[in-house]
Amino acid sequence: MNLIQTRSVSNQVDEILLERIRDGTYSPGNRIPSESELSDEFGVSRATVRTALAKLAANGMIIRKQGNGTFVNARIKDASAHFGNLWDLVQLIEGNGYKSSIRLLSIEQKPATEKEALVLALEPGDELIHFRRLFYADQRAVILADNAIPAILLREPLEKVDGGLHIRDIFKNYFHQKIAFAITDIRSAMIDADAHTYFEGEAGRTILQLDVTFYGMNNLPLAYGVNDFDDSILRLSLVQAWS
Amino acid sequence: MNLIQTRSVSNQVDEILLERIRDGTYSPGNRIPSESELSDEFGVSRATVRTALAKLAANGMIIRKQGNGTFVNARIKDASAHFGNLWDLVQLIEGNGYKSSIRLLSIEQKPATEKEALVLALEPGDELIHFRRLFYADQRAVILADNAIPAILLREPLEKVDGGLHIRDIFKNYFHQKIAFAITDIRSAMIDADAHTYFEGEAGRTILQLDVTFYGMNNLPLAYGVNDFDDSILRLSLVQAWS
DNA sequence: CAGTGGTCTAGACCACCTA
DNA sequence: AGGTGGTCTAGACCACTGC
Repeated sequence: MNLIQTRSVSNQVDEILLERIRDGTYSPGNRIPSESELSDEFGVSRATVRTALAKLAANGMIIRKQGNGTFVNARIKDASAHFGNLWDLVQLIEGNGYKSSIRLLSIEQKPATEKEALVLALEPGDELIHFRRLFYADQRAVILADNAIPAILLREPLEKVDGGLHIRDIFKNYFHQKIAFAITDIRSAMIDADAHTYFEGEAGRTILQLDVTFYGMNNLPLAYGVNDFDDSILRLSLVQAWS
Repeated sequence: MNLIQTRSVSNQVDEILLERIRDGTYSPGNRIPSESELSDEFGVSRATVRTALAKLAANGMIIRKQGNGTFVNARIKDASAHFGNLWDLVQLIEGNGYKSSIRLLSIEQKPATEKEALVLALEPGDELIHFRRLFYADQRAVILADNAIPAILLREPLEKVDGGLHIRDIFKNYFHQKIAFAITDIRSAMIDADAHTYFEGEAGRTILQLDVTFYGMNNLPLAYGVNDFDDSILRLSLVQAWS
């Protein structure tokens, strides 16, 4: 378990700029100081400032115009997520303007189904640990999440596991693994009986289903998650910066 | 109309590396040459090589391990899209292993509905040009796309417009506008009568609906598109690099 | 310990936009 | 013409990994 390491300078610059956009110091549609001015102000090189600005631009927070300047995106509030935080469900809920909370439904150990074994490169019957969680937007259930992790990867006693954590931290703390990338299938589906016991609303409606497979640094699958997403309440809207 | 400009050096490096990954020179799961070796080989600075590698890493093509090396992602073929090309429908179809083709259904001028006027910041009744197109995967219709653009933005005769182009090029060539960013809503829906006349399969099934709003450099909306997406045929699966 | 990727600097030149 | 962002260089030091 590592200590928190000091953030990089460009990350700190990024956070300061983000804060200024949020608090209105840099206001929507208006120009922010030039790269040279920012590098002077912070006492860092222009390259470092550019690293920070590139991250903000990738997330759609700012718009850069060669020969003219850098401007705050005035429409960013129309979106609930961007491509950097798509699978941070808490941020997704709060981006929709709700207060988020999580209820841990269960942590269970079960043998893998055939599909799970296929996805996770295991034999059917190998033991999996399932984290079933319910995400709320202002007291209203909106996402039903089921994440399955091979029991063989567990490095700490199952009792110690805090199911309320972000999946990244669950892996770091209890499995001593680092996630390298994730592949997600986005599908439409009819709401099933299981989700319907938790979600409000009529029975026959459609939902989004986000199937996520997490992979480690060695290209091997670490976890498989199925997320039922009530898109009648929660908008999944993404900002994409244009190349 | 600008001439094609010479690509940047880092872009050329990026393309060479991508080509080597595709043709197997750098094979899945294996290590590629270090940054210093690449900068020596191409005769460019290490920073330039890093720019190219950063793009490949963001798209999930490679995995970088500090203190160890850079490796080709062995699972990339499981995904049909990444966060850089999500709205390139042609690439999405081909990423699923199909041959893609586009049929232009109609180009029509119509007054804006109330919803369209709201999204595009117009008055209801203002004239819109609708491009209705059908995307095929191996002769099978999979995406029904309807893009609406305010007629007032058109700078060339409507007859000249080639509806088969990418939306980016339609804007550049006929509207003299540059897209700065896009906001997309992903929703589930029942297949409607209109889409069902084009898509094969049963009537009662669900589809994905991708509602895209394109914005210009001045933060004003340029176009609004509704894409009905047959996810029973076409998988929408994304690679996401982990931070 | 040697080699890798991660960060940062100081400076240069270019392409582009506005005036 | 002057200022902006876009690209590139040559060099430095650091953090991390595997041997």
